[in-house]
Amino acid sequence: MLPVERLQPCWCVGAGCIVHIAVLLPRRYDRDTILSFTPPGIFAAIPTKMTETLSEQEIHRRDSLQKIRAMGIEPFPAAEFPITATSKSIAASFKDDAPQQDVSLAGRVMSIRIMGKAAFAVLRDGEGDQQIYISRDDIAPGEDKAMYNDFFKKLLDLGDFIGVKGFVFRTRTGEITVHVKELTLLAKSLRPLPTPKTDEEGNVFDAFSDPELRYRMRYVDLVVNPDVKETFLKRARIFDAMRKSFQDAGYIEVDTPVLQVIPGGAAARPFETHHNALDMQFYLRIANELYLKRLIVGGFDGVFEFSRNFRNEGMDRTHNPEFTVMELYVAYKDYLWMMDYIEGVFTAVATAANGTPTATFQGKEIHFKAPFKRITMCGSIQEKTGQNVLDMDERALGELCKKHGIEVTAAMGKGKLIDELFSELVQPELIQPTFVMDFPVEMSPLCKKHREDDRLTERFELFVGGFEVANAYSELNDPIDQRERFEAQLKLMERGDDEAMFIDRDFLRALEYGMPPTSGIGIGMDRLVMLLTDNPAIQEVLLFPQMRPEKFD
RNA sequence: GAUCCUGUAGCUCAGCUGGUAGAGCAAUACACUUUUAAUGUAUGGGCCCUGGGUUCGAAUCCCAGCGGGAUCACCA
Repeated sequence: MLPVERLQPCWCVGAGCIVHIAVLLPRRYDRDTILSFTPPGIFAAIPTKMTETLSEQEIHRRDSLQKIRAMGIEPFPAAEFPITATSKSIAASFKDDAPQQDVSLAGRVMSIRIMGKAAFAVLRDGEGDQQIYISRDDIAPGEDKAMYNDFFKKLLDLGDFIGVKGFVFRTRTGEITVHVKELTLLAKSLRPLPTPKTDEEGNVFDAFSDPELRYRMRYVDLVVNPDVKETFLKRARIFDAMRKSFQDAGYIEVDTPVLQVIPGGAAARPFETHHNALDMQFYLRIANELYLKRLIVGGFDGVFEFSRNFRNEGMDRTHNPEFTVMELYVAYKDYLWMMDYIEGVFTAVATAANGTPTATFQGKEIHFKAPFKRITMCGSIQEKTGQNVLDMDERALGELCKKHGIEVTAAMGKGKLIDELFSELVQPELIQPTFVMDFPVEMSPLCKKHREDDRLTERFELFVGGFEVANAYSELNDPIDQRERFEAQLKLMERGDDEAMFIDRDFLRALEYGMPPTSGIGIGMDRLVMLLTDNPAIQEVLLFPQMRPEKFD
């Protein structure tokens, strides 16, 4: 940036609007030169007054852009660039004793090392990096050496997209390299990329590491940090593997409403929105459970949905306002069947992500190989406290909580108190995949009562790495029982629990038509991706995590 | 919502008890036809987050605000 005294206002008329551009000008550029860098069409799309300050490097790149045009080279050509090879395919197919292999590939220039009349550069394509070798007399074969001396050496910048044609060889230092015979500019980059470097020992220098900048400008993060790209490739593989498991089992993928009149299926605070034509309030879904069960009523035997859910709650490294849960419902099954089934799915998904069912998370090895350990909720608390919480009343439970340093409020019912004990005493130790079974009835209003003890429900949660990854039920299909459970939730709401569930009358009506016994499960996909990619923050596994709006003033 | 930490060049960071800015990489110029954190020489680049205060003097100390990070609470 340049000192304020050199700030010069310029006016530029775009299509139907006037735009004020304040450009920081170094002395060697006059006003007309600056305007020549910035085609009016760019600003025509911007309806309001804006102020733009350009750094020295950005001004230089705009200058280079003009010079490239002056040479008769189009910096943003329209034509397809035919590609016959990628960084990956070249590495896989190169043989030292084979004849020269002609290739055509394209990518972004990540580094350039010029040594007089020859140069090396690194091209980054969708699959990785490829070193290329450029010699003056190859790309500028005649008398006119401008293509090398001016275009390549001076006007090409790090970050530009180019396409090259040439042949593959191995350099003296042993690196497989493309000897370039023809070089085409495919797109100019007007901003300098961060330039992290890695030495021989793998130490990274000048890493682009500020989380705020990385999340806000994920496009830059993905370009310069290959690990980040790998995380999202794994995320895609995880989703693909899970979807394939369900498809192979014959289950049907469905879409259900995001805009709901009654936000049901979970205990959470919803986002509110407004429908203008109907002039009424809608909520963004907090879960899709009640809709998928309606589909089981309707005769599907197995349905699933990767559901983007929205919850108007805190944001931190394990919570984003929108997140993805996969929910699966299968008719004629129970939660015991679901445990057997889903642990196999987890093994397959973990293997698809990492090539092995063992993942490393924050220094701990986690084994996703089925079968997983199974414990009961009350049994695990009894192991820690010596007390059977099931036989205790609310008052005694409150005392037990206080004894273990848990704050107790009037809004907490029996189920909540037991949940607090579990979260505090047992959950942190559940590193290896563990099914926790048989939750108290008070905390599971959509779940069938246990076949042997009606104080419990047929519910399990899967814990991995110390946090909950999945939650499953033998689904409650008795409409009378369901109505009573909803009414109990209403009482909790009156006590001040602002996350208690609303009564969904249409859902009750659906159950009254009859729902077969069904087992359902919800899997927190973002958390699963965190575990399988060794990322401790949800922001690292969401391409565009929610952030406060950026100020461009 | 509470507490602590933090904001300096395109990137990563120094900058001491106050004396108006430094390094490496990136950029610019020159040299160099198999380098790889290429190398050598030279050069340019800073509203030190914003606003107020203390002071002869503030990147530095104080207050407020705005970003950001971590921990906690709620939650998945």
